[in-house]
Amino acid sequence: MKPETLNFFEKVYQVAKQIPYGRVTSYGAIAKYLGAAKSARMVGYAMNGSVGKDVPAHRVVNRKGLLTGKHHFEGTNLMQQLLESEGVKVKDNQIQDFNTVFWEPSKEL
DNA sequence: CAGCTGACTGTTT
DNA sequence: GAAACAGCCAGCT
Repeated sequence: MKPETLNFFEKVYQVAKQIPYGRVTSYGAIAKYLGAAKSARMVGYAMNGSVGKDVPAHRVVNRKGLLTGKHHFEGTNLMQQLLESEGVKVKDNQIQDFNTVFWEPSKEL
């Protein structure tokens, strides 16, 4: 029995919504929290439906702190603008002080 | 019904 | 030390 698979997207949305202000997390962190550390790609894929779910996808980046998913946003630098607006320093699609702003659900929750 | 794609990560060369 | 390859799971065509 793997209920995670049923609400995989739902869980991703729930965790993403719980990301505190001025913090960011990685797909792997969320995937790991869901029990599917190998399914980090699924987390990003789930973000495809993040629009309309109140999910701050701009706070979710890859393990290197790169805004890999910015291509899925409306504009090209919209994601970076949003993060900077929250106090997260971003430089050329890469988050500065990533280790400081990194937010791990398994630890914070 | 079967195969491909994908907002990633970890290991190896 | 940096770059390249393979693995993984679930949704979509």
